[in-house]
Amino acid sequence: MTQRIGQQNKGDIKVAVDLIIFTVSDDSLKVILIQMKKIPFTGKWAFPGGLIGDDESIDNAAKRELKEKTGVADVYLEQLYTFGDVERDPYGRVVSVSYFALIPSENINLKTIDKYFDIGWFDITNLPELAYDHKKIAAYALKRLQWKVEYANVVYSLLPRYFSLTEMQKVYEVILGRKLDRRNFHRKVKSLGIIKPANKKQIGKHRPAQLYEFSSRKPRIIAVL
Amino acid sequence: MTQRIGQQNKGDIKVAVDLIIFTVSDDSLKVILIQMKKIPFTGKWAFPGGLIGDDESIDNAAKRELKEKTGVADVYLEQLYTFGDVERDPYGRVVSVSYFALIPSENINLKTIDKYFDIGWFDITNLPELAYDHKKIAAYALKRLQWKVEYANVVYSLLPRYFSLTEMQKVYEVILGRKLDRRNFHRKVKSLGIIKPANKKQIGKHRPAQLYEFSSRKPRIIAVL
DNA sequence: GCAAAAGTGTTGAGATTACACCCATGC
DNA sequence: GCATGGGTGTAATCTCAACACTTTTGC
Repeated sequence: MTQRIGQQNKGDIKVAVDLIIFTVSDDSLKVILIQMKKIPFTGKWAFPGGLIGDDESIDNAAKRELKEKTGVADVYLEQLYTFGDVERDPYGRVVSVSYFALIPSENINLKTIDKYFDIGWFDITNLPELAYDHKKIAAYALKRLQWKVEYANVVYSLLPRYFSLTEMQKVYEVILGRKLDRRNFHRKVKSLGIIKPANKKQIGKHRPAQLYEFSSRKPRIIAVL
Repeated sequence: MTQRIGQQNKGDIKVAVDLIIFTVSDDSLKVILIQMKKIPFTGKWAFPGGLIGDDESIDNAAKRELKEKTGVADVYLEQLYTFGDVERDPYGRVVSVSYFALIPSENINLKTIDKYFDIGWFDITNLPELAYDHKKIAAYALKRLQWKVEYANVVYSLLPRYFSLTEMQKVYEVILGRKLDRRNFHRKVKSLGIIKPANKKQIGKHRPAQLYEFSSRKPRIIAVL
């Protein structure tokens, strides 16, 4: 985020990170937004972020920001794009390196900070008006995520440790915005060897589902769909 | 590139662009490197680049740098990745936004500048020792390019206006590092509709080849191979 | 007429899609 | 026993890979 910047001298270029933090819950794909106090964006929403420290790598700045806002670490985090237009921030020259993160929806406590009015989850298909060039960033992040889940196993970072195939399929459907055939989905993900059955069954009102876990919770390139 | 930076004060983060400029010629994939004068990298090679100006967008800085080194404009240029480790430049904190460009091999005059010993083309599979973290950047750029040519029509920017299918196939083979079947290649690219026959034939010692041109010389996502 | 590159079609295998019925549990 | 979601197989289509011979030109 860039709204922390004060007036700058000429020749002073700041570097910030912006975080697009995705989760899937309630059958929708959501991102975290904060509501800004700072003029001229008072009341507008934006992706969380902040300036990088002098002695901190950009990757670490992104991890720190993620930890601050959500408390989570060790989730999938990928650099998205660097936005560097001159006029993107009215307070001065700020180059923003954006990252997207995928976190499971369980146990997330959003921490409001004094600096903002509010923080919350928003459906990616129904965002409020965004500050800066963040609308462009949102579109870009969604496209990248859609591509990524088709070609890599990164959904491990959106699911709990143990999950049913139906839950996994829901995550794909919500991200891609289309329905998938259950039988084809089962066959496909089983044949890929990226998941393995756990010795657990789902409890619930109906036939209990077999639970699975990922063979490896590390990013891996693989054609999924 | 980052070697122009002088000693910095604390809190002073610089932003630079680095350019990986690809071309295909003599059946090999080549990139431009400059040979540095500045210690501690004296004699080492690096990708060309430079600091961004206060009133110039990062994209424009990349275009400017490309024009300066090669004289070309209006070629395919894509942001690659932003490298932001703290210790990547011994002269101070420099965040580098890398771009890759695809230029046709015809009519390129490399312009040596006083700042460097030399500038030249190098086979990507046989690079000299590189300064900074540029070895990592090179590997990353090659992977991205290989992926890109399979899923987009960007080779238009590596070929002359009119080209034979054999020339086009060579470009793919050199980038991907493997041979392709000529019949399958012909059928595939023709069916995609990204090229159209020109009213020209190649002149040469043997059977003249039909020449083609791209229907559109704009980037377009499409599964090519 | 021969050397060199251009052009073209078919077949088999594997992958993807479409589609419907039975099963296990809670109530 | 019924409502709800879980689990599975097959047939048709499409896509991709493998493969060899004929054509056109310059010399």
